[in-house]
Amino acid sequence: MDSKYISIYHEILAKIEDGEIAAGSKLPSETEMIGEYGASRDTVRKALHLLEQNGYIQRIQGKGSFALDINKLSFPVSGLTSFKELAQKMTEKCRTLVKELEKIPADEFIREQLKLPEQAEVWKAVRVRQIGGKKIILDKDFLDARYVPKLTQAICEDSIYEHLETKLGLKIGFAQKEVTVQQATQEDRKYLDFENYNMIVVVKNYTYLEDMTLFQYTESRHRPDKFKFVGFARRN
Amino acid sequence: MDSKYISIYHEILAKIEDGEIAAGSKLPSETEMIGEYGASRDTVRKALHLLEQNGYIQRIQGKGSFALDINKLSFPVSGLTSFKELAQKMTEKCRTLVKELEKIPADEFIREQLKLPEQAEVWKAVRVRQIGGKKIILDKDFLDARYVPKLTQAICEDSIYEHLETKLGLKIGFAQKEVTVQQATQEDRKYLDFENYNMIVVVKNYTYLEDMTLFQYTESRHRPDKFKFVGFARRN
DNA sequence: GAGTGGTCTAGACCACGCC
DNA sequence: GCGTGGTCTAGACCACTCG
Repeated sequence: MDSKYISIYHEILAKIEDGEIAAGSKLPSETEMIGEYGASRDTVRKALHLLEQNGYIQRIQGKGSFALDINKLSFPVSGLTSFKELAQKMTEKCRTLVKELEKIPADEFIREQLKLPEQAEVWKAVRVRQIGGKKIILDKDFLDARYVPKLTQAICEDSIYEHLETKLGLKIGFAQKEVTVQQATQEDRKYLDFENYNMIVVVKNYTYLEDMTLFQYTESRHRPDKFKFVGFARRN
Repeated sequence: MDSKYISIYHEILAKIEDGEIAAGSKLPSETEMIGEYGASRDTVRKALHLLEQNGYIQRIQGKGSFALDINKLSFPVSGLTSFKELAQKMTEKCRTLVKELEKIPADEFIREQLKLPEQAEVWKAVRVRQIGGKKIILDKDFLDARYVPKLTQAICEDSIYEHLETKLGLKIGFAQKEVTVQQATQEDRKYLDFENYNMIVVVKNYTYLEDMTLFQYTESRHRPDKFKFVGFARRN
């Protein structure tokens, strides 16, 4: 039940991804699309604007809209994508190993991250992501138990996000992320195939609901040689 | 000579940054803003939509628009900001040291990065960014000489971007970025205050003009302990 | 039911690129 | 001059929240 401009967005995006509209080639003009999709100019423009924001097309006044080279995917810190959604696009085999899963009283560090009062409870999940047979990423999740009353091993092996959105009906709004490089800990070495590296890439993630409630803190710890972030940016 | 909705965007943004609209508090409704700014609803909505995209406000259907906590700045890989613009917002003292500056024939690596033909020429600039007295970042810039005929030491010490935009009238459209962690090289150790780290954070940047011409490749090499990237992401 | 944001439409005029 | 995208307007209806 997408809105009209979202449908048009997906239709055009599919044509770009399938190569029906080649990279660098010109898209139909707005006037043509009005007829093609039976929509008003504003509706067509909303779809095109979305494509531009997401780095799929470039619009040039007086000339037209042109398809850009699609970003070959990597780890998109820029977006808000779950590991499961990512894994589905990857060719290599991925597995998720649940190492810890329990509901615990939030310690001081977690209370600070999630801005929780004393005696608040959180679900803690520690998971190892295995890619191509190697244990590469250590995910530590902390979820406010007021919003997520129950987690199971099966949910953690599949996708926490999917469970939150489809089963619990939570609406995820946005996330703040922070990437740093730190000294690896004993825990990193214990859970990951770490080889001889002494540093680790830490992606901290604060997830908010649509109503601006902070409900999840995640630390995603990546082996440095396997970390790669690809982004797209527009001027101003 | 900004458009109306950009002006409204800046006006509201200023109120949020000044704290006139506190984090978490409600903004005036669209209907009120129509009167306040003397604009149509659509124009007001364009401004609000921009604020939402950039992580300054959250809009909730049926309730209103609310100011978010402003991201304390760090190194924004997500945006397209020059070091000079960044430095102006920082409290610590910054300096730029130009180590190399010359027009050279592009070698194979650079030709591949910038998709240049043989015998093409590029301007190469190697700069060290000093923050709080320490040499932290090594910037290696390569610019297509067809678009940038002349670079001087003074320009490199100030801001290459500013020169391109104001003096040469080049219109920067977008950039593709890639962040990885690699083994540090001899060059890194030579130019930076590297202490005992053996890895370095590499931010590769491909800058395109508005007409989709790729004209600049930059490698920004950061000491791992000083690297920090902060991002904002919306679901879908 | 009143107030809010979300979608869609139709029409006008402007700025830019190109021949 | 024509076709393109960029801005602005006015009005309609829908979906959601809250009292």
